Parts: sequence; structure tokens; C-alpha cells
Amino acid sequence: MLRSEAASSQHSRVTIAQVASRAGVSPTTVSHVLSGKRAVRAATRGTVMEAIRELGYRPNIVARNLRTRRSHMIAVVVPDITNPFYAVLTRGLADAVDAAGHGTYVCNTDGQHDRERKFFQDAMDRGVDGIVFASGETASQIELEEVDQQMPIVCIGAQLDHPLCDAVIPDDETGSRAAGSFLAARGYERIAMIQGPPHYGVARTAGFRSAMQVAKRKVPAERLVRGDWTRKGGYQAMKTLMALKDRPDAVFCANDLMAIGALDVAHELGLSVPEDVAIVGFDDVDAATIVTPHLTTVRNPAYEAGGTAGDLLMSRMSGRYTGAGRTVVLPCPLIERGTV
Amino acid sequence: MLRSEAASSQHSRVTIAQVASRAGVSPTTVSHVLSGKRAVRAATRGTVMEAIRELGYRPNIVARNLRTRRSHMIAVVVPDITNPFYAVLTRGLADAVDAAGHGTYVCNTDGQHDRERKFFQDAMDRGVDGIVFASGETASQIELEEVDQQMPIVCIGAQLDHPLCDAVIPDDETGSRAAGSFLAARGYERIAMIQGPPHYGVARTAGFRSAMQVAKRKVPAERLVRGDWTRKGGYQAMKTLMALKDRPDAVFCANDLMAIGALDVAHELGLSVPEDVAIVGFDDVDAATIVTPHLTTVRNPAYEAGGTAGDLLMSRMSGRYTGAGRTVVLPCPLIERGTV
DNA sequence: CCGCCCCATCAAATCGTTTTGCCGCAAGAT
DNA sequence: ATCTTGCGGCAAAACGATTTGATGGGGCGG
Repeated sequence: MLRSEAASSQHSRVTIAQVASRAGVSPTTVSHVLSGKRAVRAATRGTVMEAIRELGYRPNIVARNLRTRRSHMIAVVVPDITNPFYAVLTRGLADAVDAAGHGTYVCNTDGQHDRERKFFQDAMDRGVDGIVFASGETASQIELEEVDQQMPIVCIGAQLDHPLCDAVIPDDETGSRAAGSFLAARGYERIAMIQGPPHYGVARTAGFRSAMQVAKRKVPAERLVRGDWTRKGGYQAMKTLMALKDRPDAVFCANDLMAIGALDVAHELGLSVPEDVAIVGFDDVDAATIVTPHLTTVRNPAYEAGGTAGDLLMSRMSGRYTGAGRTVVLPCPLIERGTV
Repeated sequence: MLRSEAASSQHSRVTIAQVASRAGVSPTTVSHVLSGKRAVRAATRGTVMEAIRELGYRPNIVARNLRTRRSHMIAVVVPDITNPFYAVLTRGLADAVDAAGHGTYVCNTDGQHDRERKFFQDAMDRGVDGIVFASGETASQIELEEVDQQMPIVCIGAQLDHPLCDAVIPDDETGSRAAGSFLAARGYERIAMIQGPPHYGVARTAGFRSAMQVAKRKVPAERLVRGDWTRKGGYQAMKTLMALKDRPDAVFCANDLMAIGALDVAHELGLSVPEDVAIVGFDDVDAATIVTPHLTTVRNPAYEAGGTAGDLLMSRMSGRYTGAGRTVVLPCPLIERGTV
């Protein structure tokens, strides 16, 4: 195999200069053959390609990045890749940008502001071409430094105060409203909600409240409890709700994990779902169809969000779009299954 | 804020030369202040730090990488980040190497050999410091080029024929044997298995067979069926098994997703688990505790695998270890829950 | 035959660091 | 007084590509 012959003669990596000397041309010409930026005679191109093959030349991307100031790498900053929502989002992004030759650099922040900051800086210092920032709603709290103004950024799930920052936001409010209306339409009377932590998921709460108002359902304060997005948090919140003297007959949960926790409580108390109590979640994670009965929920389009984020990013990176920050909102359709 | 003052005076990024001139020293000195590789007088260091702060200097990592030939970035090549197992693995890796300042570059191959190849090349060209390759068992089929010999690689779940390649392999065989023995010890007689696709998961099958042999359980060919790792695949395989004239009373599934599919069938047929049929999975994904009853399964230590992969990698990257390929095998303990 | 232009190619500068060899200078040893 | 020693700092050469202005030669029109 030619490859190994070359490797044995040459320990470290082959450079463009070696290719050039082998082909009897200048490095410039080799570069032009590779990039196609200037015309090269067919015969010359042939010789160069031959040399490239023989030596097994591969361009050093780091050197290229330094010169061109593009890395063909984009960073995705998420709270936790282990969370299926962000995993799917990341995949959607990766698929969208892969075709254009962009790789993805992922950072887990665990939602901590200092880590968000750190990774933002890290990504910029590494010369990524763009950043998608999906750290939930904490986004608005990040203060971007002046130097960042150049960098294409798209923010998922929230707006970022930055002139060149695009946003893709799942329409939580409409989705939640649909969930609420649906419960009301099905005749449930004492509808409760397990919200996210304070200051989080406000759109989901807002949608729910608006639906309740339209449907003329009173929602006393004790029917609005909070969880921390986890299954356990949902479990505890549901316990509180089920202990109410005027027990709710339906519960809308701000995410699926908490809904699953709520379901745990129902099973534990021997309540049948949806007869004794209906449950609706939000996100439509895989687990939603694993629980019994399957969870009725609002779909959070993670894959699409990642994909559109990639598209927005690329339109800026290519210079195709240079205007002000765009916002694309993605619908969150209600998925009817077995828990209502 | 000092930062914005600097930015307004200077549109593009601040370089080390600018810092040097502002501090009245040479770039060399600034570099030494930053790296600590040579002594710098305290007073000088102070001036330099001051200049750095004032200008908001951040080193250009791309340039640094070019010079030092280290990127502090490691690539992780997985079939699909959306698969919780790989997501957790990736997180374990990221956590392990983050402290040392290494970022992670992730590639989804969907198990396709050409994509594995492509990303391997891509990662090397990008100058990553190491690669962890977790593309299941297809690994052995990758032929590494000569030039790759320098690159630290650790392979998860399989051995790779490469002198410097370490491996971390979950002990599938022992885990599966434990699962099989457990079923036999509980008195199940007609024990079946839903295997992975041909040539995949052979260790899991082997462990199961060995347990059956020890326990003196015959397993006729029709009790060994195959699935494609998915829930749906498990569903179909289970259908076949349950249609057998001599219906199995226990099923060991080569992974949790298929076990969940098997559980679907049991519910559908009105069979109660574990009374009518016992089910054991493999992997211990989150979903295992979401199904009812909770799935008895063998834990596949994804997070630990990622973590040790990171450690192995770093020991080589730092030059602390330079010997032949190591193999660390991780135990896969049986987790008793509700399905047996 | 001259001038012009275009095509293909090259030399050299550049990207922003790190690293190496060298050089003053002051302090301590002889 | 001279000889080491070491400290603190600088200039310049990498690292491996891309990009730009220059150049030589051939074809073509006048």
C-alpha cells in the first residue's frame, strides 16, 4: 500500500511543502489545487494530486484555521447532554451542520452561570465559527463581552440581548394553553399545575393560566406547586397536590420527568389514570411512551430546534444573512395519549 | 468597565504583541508570564498582568495549538448521542477531562463504517489530542492508517488492533452470566434470550449460554431469537417467543430497550410480570425504572466507562504512560428490581 | 513586429502563538 | 580584579497553512 511506504519514510505528518517539492511545484499551487481558488493547469493538477496520494497528505486544519480564521466548528452549550432533550437537540444541530463540514464541540454547564461563561469564552478562544446556546432560560443573564459581537450566536428557548443573536424558541405558551384547554374540554374541573422552579418555565405557566381563564376554571394558589424538573421533584409536588382536601382531578406538569414522578404517586396511591386523575406532561421525551399508560404531553421539538439553530448559524457564517437578530418560533403540538 | 474601553479602541482581537507593547516588554516575556515556563521578575509580571487586564487580552488558542501541537481537545466517536448509553458515556468522559482543560468534540456515526472513518480522519486533521472510540463492536473493523500510530486512542466495548490503543470493556459476559444464573436460581425453567443482531453482543450471548450450561437448562434453538437493539425489535422478538408452543417463562434481553419492547408484549398479552414471565434486561438505562414493574437488569457502567477512557487517554497524552495497550474491564452488576 | 492581456505559477507576507539561543548585568566565589 | 553563575529579558525562528502581488510566457489583435 502506498500509504505505508510514505509513512515509513516520514515519521511525522506530511506538509504541503513536501507535496509541493515532490510534485515539483510551489506550495501555492498545491493550495490552489486543493481550494480551487485559482486556475491550475490540468496537467499540473494531475501531478499534484498524484503527489498528494502518494504521500498521503492531509491538510493540517489547525494551521488552516489560524490563517483563514474559520474553524468549521460550532459549539453547543447545554446544561447536560445526558438530558434527552438536549441530546436530541444536539443531534439535530449536528445533522444540520455536518453536511457543510462543520463539527460540533459540546459543553455541559449543569446550568451554572460561571460554567456557561467559561465555556462561552473557551469556545470563542478556540475560534469556533458560531455558538448555539441552549442553557434554558438562564440565557438572558449572560452578559456578552464587546469582543463577542462578531460571533454568530443562536439561542434556544430564550432571547439573548445581543444584536447579532438569533433565537429559536419553542412556543411553550401556546403548547401549554393547548394542554390546559384540552383538560378543560374533557370536563376536568379541579385542574392543577406542577410548575418549574421560580423564574423558570414562565411561558408554560402563562399558557396554562390563560387557558384556565378562558375555560373559566378557578386555580387557587394551592393548586400551583413547584418542582425542580426532576422525576423526584414531580413526585414530591404531586404528593402535596394529592393531599389537598379538594383533590385536583387533573394535573398539568411543566415537563415530562415531573409528570412521570406524578404518575408514580398516582400508582402508589392506587389512583387510576386518567379516571381518578388526568396527567399531561411537556416535552415528549422517549420515556413518555414507556410509562403506563402512555403520557399525554406537549411535544417540544428538540431535533427541529437544533436543526433550525444550525441553519440560522450557517446563514450568518456564510455571510448570506447579516441583519438583525431573527426569532423563529416552533410549534409545540399536543400529543394525545393515555393519561387524560 | 475597562473591557469595553479596550474593545472600542480595537475592533478585532487583542494579540500578545499588543499586550507586550503596552507593557513595554517583548511578546516572549508576556508568554512567559502566562505559561510560567521561565522566571519573570515580580514587578514585570505585575505590569504585564495589568496590561492584559486593561486590554482584555485572551490568547488565541488556534495559534497556540499550531505551535504546541496540542489542542486540549479530545474527540469522542459514538453511534448516536441520542442513545442514553452514549450520552452518559460522553458525559463521563467530559467530566473526567474537563478538569484538565480538555474539551470534547463529538461525532455521530450511526454505526456506519464510512462515517467512522471520516470522523476519525476529521478528528486527527483537527489535531485532537486523543480519540475515544465507542462505536460498539464494529471497532475491530476499522483499519487505522500508519500515521495514526502516534495518536492516543481508547476504545470502549471492544479491542482495537493498534499498538497504542487502550480498551475499556464492560464485562458483558460475566454480567450476562449473572443474569442467567439468577433466573435459573429463581427456579425458571424455560429460559429464552433475545440477542442482538448477528455478530453483535456475542459476549452477552456467551455469558448467558454459559450460565444455562452450569444451571443445566437446555435452550433449544427456537428460544434464541434476535432483535435489532430497539424497542420495536424487542417487541417483535418477544412476539415470536410468546407464540412458541412451549412458551418460555423467562426472557433475558441483550439490552434494556428490547426488554422494554418485551414488556410491551407481556402487557399486551395480559401476562403478568414476573409471575407469568420474567424479564431481565441489560444496560440499566433511565427508562428501566420508568416501566412498570421496574426492570431487573444488568448495569452497563456508561459513566464510569467514559471516565476511565478519559483517564487512560490523559495518562498517555501527558506522557505519563507510554507502554502497550492496556485493557480495563468494568464489572456489570446485576440490579434486582421488579421483573423477575 | 509590437503591444496587450490572460493564464499559470511563484515568492513572500501573514495568522498569533511558543520556544530557543543569546546577551547583559549583578552577585558571589576565587 | 577576574571568573563563574544565574537571572531576566529579547530577537528570531518555528508551526503549516492561505493569500496577494508579481512575473514569465504564450496567444492574439492591430
